Amino acid sequence: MTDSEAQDTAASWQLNSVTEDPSFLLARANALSLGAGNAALRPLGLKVRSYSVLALVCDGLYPTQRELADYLRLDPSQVVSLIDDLESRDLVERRTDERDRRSKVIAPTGEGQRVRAEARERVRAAEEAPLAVLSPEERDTFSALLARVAFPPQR
Amino acid sequence: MTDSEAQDTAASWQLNSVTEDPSFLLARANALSLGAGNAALRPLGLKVRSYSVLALVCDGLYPTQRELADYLRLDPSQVVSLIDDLESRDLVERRTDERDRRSKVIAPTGEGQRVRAEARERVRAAEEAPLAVLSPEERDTFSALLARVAFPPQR
DNA sequence: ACCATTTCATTGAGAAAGTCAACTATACAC
DNA sequence: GTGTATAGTTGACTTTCTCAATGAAATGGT
Repeated sequence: MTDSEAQDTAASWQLNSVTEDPSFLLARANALSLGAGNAALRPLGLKVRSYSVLALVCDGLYPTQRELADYLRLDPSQVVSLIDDLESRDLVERRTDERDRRSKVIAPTGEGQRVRAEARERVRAAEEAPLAVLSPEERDTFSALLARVAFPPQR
Repeated sequence: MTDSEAQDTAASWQLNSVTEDPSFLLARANALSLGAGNAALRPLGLKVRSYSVLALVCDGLYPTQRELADYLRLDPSQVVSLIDDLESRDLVERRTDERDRRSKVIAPTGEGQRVRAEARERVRAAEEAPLAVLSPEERDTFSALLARVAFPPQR
């Protein structure tokens, strides 16, 4: 079977029960987007995960590691690894929070800001592909709805 | 910090650059949906992955492992494990494809169909939660757009 | 009919990611 | 002050991902 035939098979399968399942669609769309994003960031030595951390840190929020873990739904130990990696490359730095000396506030370095700016452009370009199938208006609608699903009002 | 304060922090952060990033939103929405789905399926000894396989197999498509791998974007070796697991529980069975004896067609057992029906209901119920924030019309719109993103026309 | 190439399922190795239980230092409530 | 709770860290362990290699079977060219 050639690649295009495999594609045809997948396409013809769109008439099945799984394809109507939003959670399955979400997983697949995420896989596409994650793949494109990681590929785009590879030259910078980043992945979507580490980029998300870097971007949050560069937003002037000075988050603690705990806040990063909550926001990104990561185990605190994963945040340790991510920050270790970014800090070892001098993209961010840990600063003990003087108001609560248990926690560490993460601050971007100048280099971190620079890398983040480049990463942002690469990610933006990479996102075009998966979302290119939607018109600009559809894309806005989709993003708005998605944001509400991703951040339910409360729970 | 209490849980609700952490929630507040996350909520207040919605004014940052990452939150506008569709790929990040997709990742987060997927994490929510995956968590809910896996929790709902745990009593049946399934996960969202294995359920996706079982559901496809029960759709009367008689897919080969290769087709499952393509469709679910999995490495063929992962499909081996998934089918091993389902087959060991007599939910599906491998049948050598007589038209191409290299490949194996996966067929559901009666028990597989039964478990799948129950799993479908559980997944449906679990999906309500993440999507409950949308009105029925919004939900339809969202699903339709998501389906196009997840299955781009061709590439 | 033969040979080279390709594909499918499988195995196994190694990397990456997720989960969980301790532990230290610090903060907070009483 | 003392007990309890939290932030970060470490380490163990499991799961998942990614890749290379292999045997069996199909395909195409000559």
